[in-house]
Amino acid sequence: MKDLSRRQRAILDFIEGFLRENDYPPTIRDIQRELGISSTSVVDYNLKVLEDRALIRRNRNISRGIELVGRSSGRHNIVAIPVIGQIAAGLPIPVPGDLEGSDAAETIELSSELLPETRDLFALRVKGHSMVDALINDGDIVLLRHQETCENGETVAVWIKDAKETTLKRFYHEGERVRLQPANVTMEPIYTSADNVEIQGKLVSVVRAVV
Amino acid sequence: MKDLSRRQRAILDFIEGFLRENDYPPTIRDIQRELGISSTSVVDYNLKVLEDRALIRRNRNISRGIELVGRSSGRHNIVAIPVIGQIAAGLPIPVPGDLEGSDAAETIELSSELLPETRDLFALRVKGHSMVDALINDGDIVLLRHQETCENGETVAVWIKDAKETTLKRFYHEGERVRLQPANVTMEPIYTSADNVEIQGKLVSVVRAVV
DNA sequence: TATAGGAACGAACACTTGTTCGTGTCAACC
DNA sequence: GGTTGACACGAACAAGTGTTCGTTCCTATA
Repeated sequence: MKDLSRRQRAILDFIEGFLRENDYPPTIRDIQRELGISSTSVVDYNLKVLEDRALIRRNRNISRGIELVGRSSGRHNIVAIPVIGQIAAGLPIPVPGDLEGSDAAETIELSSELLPETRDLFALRVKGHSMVDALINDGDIVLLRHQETCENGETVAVWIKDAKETTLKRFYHEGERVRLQPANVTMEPIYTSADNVEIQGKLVSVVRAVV
Repeated sequence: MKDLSRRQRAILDFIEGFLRENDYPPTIRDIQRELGISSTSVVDYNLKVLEDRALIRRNRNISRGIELVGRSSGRHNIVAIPVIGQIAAGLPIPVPGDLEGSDAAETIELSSELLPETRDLFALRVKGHSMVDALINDGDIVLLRHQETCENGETVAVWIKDAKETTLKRFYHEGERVRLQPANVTMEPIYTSADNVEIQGKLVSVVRAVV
């Protein structure tokens, strides 16, 4: 493929910069003015070249119809996950449905490739050291997938009704009762009846900022 | 503040969706057509209300001059960090300058709020369990900030020349030699001469997908 | 009942912006 | 020298698009 002329490269750069500044694309005359070109048809000519090279896309018959290819409409594959509270801090977690549209005070955003699943996710800030043997420490953010059942041995956030608190533990069904096993050898497991617990979600990911 | 009318909310939603699809904002007539409004002036009227409420910004006298406030020009505060290799696998890490513009095979993207620092970052995939005591496990991704010196006690990725491998350890200057201290007290530190090591970067964050 | 103001209407108007067309320059090539 | 193709020019045109204005409908309130 032949190289772009200096003018074509300048146009491409300008469009890119303009889009960064303005949230809407430039007009042909914007480009003309910026680059000191004497005619709009020259801009049109060069835009046609750029379009042939598949570097931009043009929507005919509409104003400001220039799009840069590659940066497909802004966000990559970013998922925004609401941080809806702390865990091991005592408050029940609102069910995700409640907060779909809500402007959670805080959200974290990361590539969907890092996640096995992108739906029904929410995040909690970890308080305390009860999961330190599961490589989860105080201050970490855990990402959870909302679900109400789980397999034995999965790490889940559990709402314990009589204690009125949420905690992150490995979960084991043991007949009538359940065992909630901390991932910290210095801590004892919690035994309680199956109907005293409510599974809130399953651990999906951990994010830690090292201070 | 009074609530938005149904129509105003619909307009806002439409603009948002349009922007997601198209990379350029809708015209007044796009909105009119979509919502089945009989006059452009009605749209204008409601856009004025939205502008007063500071929910959108309008650039007068230019086509498609509607901007949504809040989502300042596309990407939020996402930083893209190249994943440039594995750690504890033996290969030296190319200096970040080398790959600024390169299309690294893989990048991870996350909110800058999760990071104390957003410049000079790179990421490595952790191989093996040697850092399990620093709450870092096989398969985790560690985010590092490129730097060639460090304070005593900081966790850094170190290239050990004679062993030809990179490892993640706490770093202590001790006169002529350096001490590389694993996080686990039961593991012995590595002592070596200061000129046998090259600091690659300092640990900034850890991201783990739980399988 | 009378009045005021929010919301909507329809149409005309004027500015913005993409498109087209005839022309000109210049270097490469037969 | 003549031809061709890439690139540029300028001007006029047509379509896209924001703005304005007089009017109507409706509800709340005095």
